[in-house]
Amino acid sequence: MRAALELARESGYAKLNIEAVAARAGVGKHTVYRRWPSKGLLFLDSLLTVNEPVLDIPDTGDVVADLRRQICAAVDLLGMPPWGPLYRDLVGEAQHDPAVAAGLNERFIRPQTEKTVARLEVAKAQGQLAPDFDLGLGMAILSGPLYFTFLITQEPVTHDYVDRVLDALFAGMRPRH
Amino acid sequence: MRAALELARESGYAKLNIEAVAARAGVGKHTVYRRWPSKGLLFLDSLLTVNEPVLDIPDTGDVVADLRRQICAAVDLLGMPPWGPLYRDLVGEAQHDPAVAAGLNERFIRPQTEKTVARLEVAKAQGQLAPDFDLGLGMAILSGPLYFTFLITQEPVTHDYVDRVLDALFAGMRPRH
DNA sequence: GTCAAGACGGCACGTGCCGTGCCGTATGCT
DNA sequence: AGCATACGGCACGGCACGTGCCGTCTTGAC
Repeated sequence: MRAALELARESGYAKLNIEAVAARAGVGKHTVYRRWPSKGLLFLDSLLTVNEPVLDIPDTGDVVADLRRQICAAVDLLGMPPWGPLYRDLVGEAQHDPAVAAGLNERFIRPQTEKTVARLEVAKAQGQLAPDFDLGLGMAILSGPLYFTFLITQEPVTHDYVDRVLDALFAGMRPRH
Repeated sequence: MRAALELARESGYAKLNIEAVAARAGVGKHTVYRRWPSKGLLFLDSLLTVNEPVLDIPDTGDVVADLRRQICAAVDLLGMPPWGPLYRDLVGEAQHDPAVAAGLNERFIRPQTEKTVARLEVAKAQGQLAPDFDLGLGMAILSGPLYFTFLITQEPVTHDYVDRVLDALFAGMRPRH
């Protein structure tokens, strides 16, 4: 996994190949194939293992501030080369390898979703959220715009941008009475 | 482009290769390479050309209903095999080919964004949106959650889901007064 | 009407990486 | 001590890449 990450950082995920990984690791190709069925899953494993300390959401009593903290931390990680492009490549791989998509969901998205929902649950209990707000959608609504910017328009995501997204979401879009 | 789409629909984008496209089109490989520098851009061109009638947003006076109409139309297209997986592959390709990312933005995302912003502009002028709502974020906030579901969690996107997203966004998340 | 320039289809080549098979060695378990 | 297993190293066939070359056909200028 270390060899895979090194090579990916040096020449990008596109140039990454198992032959080189095996060579760099001083290992036969068989040994790699014995553990990972594909380049995609090896890369997924490498990337998630190294950043395993999943970003937790603090609880200071203010949902928006807490979400902001967590999101900014994630954004900072992705903005710090070479992690941004590598995560983009990972998501890209997930688009044509169902196994990578499944792994990404189970090992990264789902835990993150559960933490987000849990934090929103507390907020709702404290009256900081509309009582009928659909928590299951929370993750998609909060993360979606940022993933969109990161993956689709591929503009840089700044803290200011995070603020504006959170503002727009929490202020609502309808005119206030 | 027709040959490329046929082959992609038959065996998926992953198996698509320029050699086969040239053969299917009854054409030399040079002729393909002369027009498209890469498989990704050929695919982008093929996919967008065939669906060029970009989905317009109607204006019945009710923003939410109009957005719902347009989004559901897009969702229906993506839910209709084989377009969903093909668009996923296209976005995937954009993650490691900057040229594809740029083309996707210029030819698909930007026009769509402009239409969305224009429609929101009207809505704001009619008082259906908060006067300080950040229209530039509109596209990301409206599309983001759906792209997230489509690309990341890869769950099916139903009309009901679209409704719930729009509800959550327009109802706001804060408790109402 | 002629002719040069360019685009074309067809074919072959060298290259890179795939995934797998085989061999001889080393390690670890009983 | 003996055996099974994992290993590193190597070689292979296969595929698609991108690029030459060749002979033909179309096109446009004069």
